[in-house]
Amino acid sequence: MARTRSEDARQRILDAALRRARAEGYGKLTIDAIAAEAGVGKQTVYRWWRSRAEVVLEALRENARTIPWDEKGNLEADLRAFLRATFRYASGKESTAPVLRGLMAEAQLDPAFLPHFRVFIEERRQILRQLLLRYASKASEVTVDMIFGAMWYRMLVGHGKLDVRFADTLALLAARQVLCPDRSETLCSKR
Amino acid sequence: MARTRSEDARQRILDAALRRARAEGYGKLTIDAIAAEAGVGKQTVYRWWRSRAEVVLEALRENARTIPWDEKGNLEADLRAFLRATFRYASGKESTAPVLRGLMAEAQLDPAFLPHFRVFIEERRQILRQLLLRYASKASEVTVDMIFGAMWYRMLVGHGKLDVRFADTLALLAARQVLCPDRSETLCSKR
Amino acid sequence: MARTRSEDARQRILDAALRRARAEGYGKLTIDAIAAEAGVGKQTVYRWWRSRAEVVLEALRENARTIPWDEKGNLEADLRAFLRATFRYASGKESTAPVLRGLMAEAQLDPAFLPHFRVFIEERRQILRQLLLRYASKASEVTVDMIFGAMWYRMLVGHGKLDVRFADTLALLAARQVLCPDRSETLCSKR
Amino acid sequence: MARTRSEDARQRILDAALRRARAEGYGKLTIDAIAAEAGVGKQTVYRWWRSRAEVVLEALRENARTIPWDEKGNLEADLRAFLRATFRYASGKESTAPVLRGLMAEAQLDPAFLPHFRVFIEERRQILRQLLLRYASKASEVTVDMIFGAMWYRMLVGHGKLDVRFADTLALLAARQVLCPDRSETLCSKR
DNA sequence: AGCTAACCGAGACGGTACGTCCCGTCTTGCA
DNA sequence: TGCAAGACGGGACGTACCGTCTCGGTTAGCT
Repeated sequence: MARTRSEDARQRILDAALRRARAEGYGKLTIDAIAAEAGVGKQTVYRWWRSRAEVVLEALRENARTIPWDEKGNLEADLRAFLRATFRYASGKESTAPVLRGLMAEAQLDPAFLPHFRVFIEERRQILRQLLLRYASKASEVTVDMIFGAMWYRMLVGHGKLDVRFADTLALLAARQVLCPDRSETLCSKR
Repeated sequence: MARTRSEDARQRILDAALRRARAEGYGKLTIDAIAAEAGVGKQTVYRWWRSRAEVVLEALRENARTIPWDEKGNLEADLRAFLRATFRYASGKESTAPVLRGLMAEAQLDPAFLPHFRVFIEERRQILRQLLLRYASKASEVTVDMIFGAMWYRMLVGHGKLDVRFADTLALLAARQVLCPDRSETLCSKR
Repeated sequence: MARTRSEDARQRILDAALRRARAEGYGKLTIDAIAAEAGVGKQTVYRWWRSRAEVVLEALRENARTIPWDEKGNLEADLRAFLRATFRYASGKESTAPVLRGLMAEAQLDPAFLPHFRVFIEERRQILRQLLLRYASKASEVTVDMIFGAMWYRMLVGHGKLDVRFADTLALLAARQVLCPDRSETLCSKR
Repeated sequence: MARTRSEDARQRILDAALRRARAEGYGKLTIDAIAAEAGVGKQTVYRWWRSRAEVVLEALRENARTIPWDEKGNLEADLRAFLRATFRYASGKESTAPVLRGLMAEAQLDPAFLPHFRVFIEERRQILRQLLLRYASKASEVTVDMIFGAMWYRMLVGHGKLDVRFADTLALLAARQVLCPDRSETLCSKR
């Protein structure tokens, strides 16, 4: 019965949010600035999103092209391709990594945002989980944690780059972990 | 010639900061509140620290008892002990995890804080690195990333607990990864 | 062309406006609230009136029963009756005074409303003017100003009540002023 | 012990408030604009005043030069002089009248402001009351209401000017009313 | 033993962003 | 096809904290 939501305003808000988050850093992003840049009243932002984090998350989702990678026929190669593509997406010239870091930060500071962020994270986990399942009878959640954990850890702490070398090493170690005979470690003694 | 720094004020500030960070969440922590709770002027906080994050980091360092763990004689067991102890520290009744999450968040939003936090992180990495070096001729940085990465990832996203089961699985997989013969994965074909 | 509903909506709007103005005070009255309470779209309010003030003014006019008073045969008595009736209207249980105060306020803040309000005021002046003309060859506009001025002044500032005593004193003084020989004051010397 | 209130900021706020109230009309005055023009944070305004009305009232008090008038030796002449001076103050080139009208309006819309405004009004009443007491054994509060009431009524409704003619007529009628023998009106019959 | 400079608690300051309220206009879909 | 419903762009509100500054009072440690 009432006027319907303006898809135009929605797009302008999402665009403005992502543009400014990339330009000035997520930390400097403000709702005021998003609304101003989108040419929108602040209320129109608050009507549909609860916080800058939710706006940016939705913008990112909208924006995120599915990352494609070639299937190579063995676990390590596939992982390598997947991680290379993923890292390229994060570190590319559109620099998504800083935005992701901002969202992860917000998820820590704003309890209301964490569940939304968790859903986003789970979507990515699912992709990796299915990749692993092609080669292992059952994928360990912990393996997923280790792969994505390593990626996020580097991205957040910044002690190492998300480059091809890291992708390849990660792929190698993860594959070795998955495919290794279960008790091989018992053969090893302390040096 | 001049009056010297008040050690008493310093302690009260650190205590107040950690107490309130634990009580109300790091996100709700403000310098005003720290100063008020410590019975201290705001200037006294700003005279010695640059931000709430630095106060809390120092408080955490002061507070952190070194985590001891028994040495078991093989990599997996040692890792298991180390991780169990670490998780117990984070998730224990003093709930340090939320504070750590807050600091990680701040490191993303405040570029000036990131280097300080990175030092803190590096200290922990060094401990784990040396543990690994007891069993492997050279420890892969990526293995460290995967272990701590998995831990932080779970802590930050909250999709799984930092419990004994997780510690044990992580230890198992990490050990397997380290000790597995290098090319074992080539034996595996796609399912 | 379905104007059938219009008159109904008009009445509901006027009723809602006056009801809420009396209930919560004119200052808290909003167009949104009027429309909601009337079960009407905001546009329907704006179609017929320019502001909340015009709605309330019209509601008041609609509502205002002509104040009757007995004619007594001399100026003071007539004034007394007129003022008693007027004050009773303003201060009565329906408490019109607060609404009148609100309209006077709006007339100060909204230049577009002032002319409308002035017409309303002039209507009341005309009644008093004609009362005076029954006893004086020509009624002084200033006398009207003094009588209604005193009333409004008390109503607005609230330093005294609009009670019977005030009505009577006002009637006495006004009558004295009107009927007094013109130069009587020259006989008086400073005390 | 703490930093003391800045007299400089206080003056800048009062000046800015009065300047803008006069320039753009009291109705268009905003706290934001006052703070901006004064070069002050909004909080500094709110720390010392509750609303724009209180700021403007204080500014007016600070600014109001005592209105002097010559004493003439009889009531009518004195009143004439007093009212002429008062009207000149209100209607003069600094146009205080619009500001006074704004304050009167605010007193109607903001219950918290009314008491403050009443004090201001009472101060003016006291001056007039004492003028009357020079010529009458006891000054009627109602006479004061009628004189100031007439002035405010004209100022607010704007149906007539606050000019010399009005001042003189008001003085004449008020004097007549005060000095007239009490029962003179009984001599008059209805026309 | 007294000076004096730096520190102390307190909190006012100029400022930014918040999230809310309401304005007056515009748009939709139902009756 | 007129109207209720309510989304829209906009502007001001009053609040919360930021990081800096000023205040009077308190100590140390050098003369």
